[in-house]
Amino acid sequence: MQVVGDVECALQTPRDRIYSYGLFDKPGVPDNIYRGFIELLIRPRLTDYHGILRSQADLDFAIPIFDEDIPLYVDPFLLWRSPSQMDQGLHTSIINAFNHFGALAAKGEEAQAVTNLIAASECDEVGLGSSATRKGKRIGEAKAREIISLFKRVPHYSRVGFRHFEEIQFFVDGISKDRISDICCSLMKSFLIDFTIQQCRKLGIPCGACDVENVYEYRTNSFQTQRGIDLPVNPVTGKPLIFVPKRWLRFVPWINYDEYFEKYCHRTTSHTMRKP
DNA sequence: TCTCGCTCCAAAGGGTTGCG
DNA sequence: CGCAACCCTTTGGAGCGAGA
Repeated sequence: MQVVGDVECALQTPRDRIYSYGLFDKPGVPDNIYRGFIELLIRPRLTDYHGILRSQADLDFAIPIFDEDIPLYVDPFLLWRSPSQMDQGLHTSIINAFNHFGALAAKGEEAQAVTNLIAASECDEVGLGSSATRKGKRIGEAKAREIISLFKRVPHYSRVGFRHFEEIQFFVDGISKDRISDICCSLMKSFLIDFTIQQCRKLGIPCGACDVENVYEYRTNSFQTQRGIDLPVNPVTGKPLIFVPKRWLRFVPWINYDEYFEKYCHRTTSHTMRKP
């Protein structure tokens, strides 16, 4: 089909793909319906697959695509900054969970902290990031140890822990927005599962009993496999799908060193932090 | 009008990990 | 151990605005 071929050519850049999902309007292009329609033709989404004709703009979550990741990232900073008490509470939960890795290391259970961090470093079910196959890669043991060591190496973190765990990308090479987003999703996977079930019931999206691995349990501070949860299933891979509220998503690196240093550090910590 | 500097963006390449 | 896939950083080009 020539038209589809032409359209695929027109949507080759990552940025065009992002606009085509209909989550963001292209600057200067207020009407995104055409692009959403184009995307629908090429790459059917979960809602289209089940015959639910709702546009991305009408829904609270980013509609999953079956064969590849959406090039968007969960920004924990947006949760922290949100006026919603629920979002702030979730951010606190995530930070507590992350700081618990440090607490484990501090009491001599570093191996457990490393294992937990590796488990948290990938979250395939949400389908966010830059992977072309919806199958991410976890961090290795060395990288996990490097992250855990921040709790010892940086005096501020050993004293009071992290307030924004995305700061680890400033200290550890090989950690960036994709990884932060995955860790964030892993640590709030339990909430995202509830959110997904709620949205599916609301829209009538069919679900099936699934097993979900590495769900963080806040009471025991451990990762567990939850079995028999009603979630939508990816017909291509047979794996469960989890939705993410679109208000938490960004498609640009949300915080670079300069911006962070200028806006958030200089008042309180500029005397102890030096820009490299 | 030209040059310089800044920002944004995409492509390329290197490092890391998982799997056979 | 080698290969493939993924993740991240680096690099270079394009676009734009300010100033000479």
